[in-house]
Amino acid sequence: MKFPTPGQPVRGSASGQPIMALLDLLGRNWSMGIIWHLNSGPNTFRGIQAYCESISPTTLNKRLKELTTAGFIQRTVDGYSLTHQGKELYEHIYPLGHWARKWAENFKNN
Amino acid sequence: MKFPTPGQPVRGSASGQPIMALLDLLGRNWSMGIIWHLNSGPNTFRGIQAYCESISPTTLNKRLKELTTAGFIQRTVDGYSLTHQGKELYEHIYPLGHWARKWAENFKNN
DNA sequence: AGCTTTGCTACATAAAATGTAGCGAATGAA
DNA sequence: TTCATTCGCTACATTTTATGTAGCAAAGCT
Repeated sequence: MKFPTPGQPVRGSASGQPIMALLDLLGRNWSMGIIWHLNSGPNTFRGIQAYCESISPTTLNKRLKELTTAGFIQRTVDGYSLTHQGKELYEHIYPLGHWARKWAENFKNN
Repeated sequence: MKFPTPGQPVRGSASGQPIMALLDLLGRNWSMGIIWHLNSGPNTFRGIQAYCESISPTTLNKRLKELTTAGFIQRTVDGYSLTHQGKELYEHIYPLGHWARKWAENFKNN
């Protein structure tokens, strides 16, 4: 599998900084959505697929592998779940949730 | 242009929550990288293009339009720059920068 | 033993990104 | 005022990524 080793990003993202490798990974379709969802508890392949309404099994499988390789999620008997690192990452994505509502409101009023 | 109205996501993302519309937008190639970069000050089309090494002018143009429509960036005489909202958004992306370094370290040691 | 659900793979189609070329407008030097 | 650069794009062909549908093997009911 071709996963971006931090510090050696795949698509030639700027300066090769870790942040760019992370943004590259998170900037793929559904990456953040999956992490967001898994924070509410372990879930199955089909469960995640149902949550991310229009994701295809092909892509879901790919994303799950990438996120696993990156150390954000893992597979247990319960299905897929966030690792310790995954939870830490979620903590940093979480504030966007609140803020997104404000943003959406502003957006409507323009 | 087809931009995801918050609450009415484009690609059928889950539950139609604002967060999902936001994640969908930010989850496009280079979206966060552009915001990250613009935080260091206004910049030109070619400047952003140089920073995001492998972005094509086609995609850059598209992202800039989307981010402008979403209210995160604007065009002034200085080129493109973050709006107030864009700066707020950056504040929420920023913590990822520190954390990304830790993550990259962990990753190496596995 | 049958029936359903689950986690995936195969494969064809559609959408998104890249890469290269180049145009018209603005900028700067001679 | 000319000439060469640079700049912000656009066009368009190619490649990459995602979708959509079908279906299979394994596991779990009943």
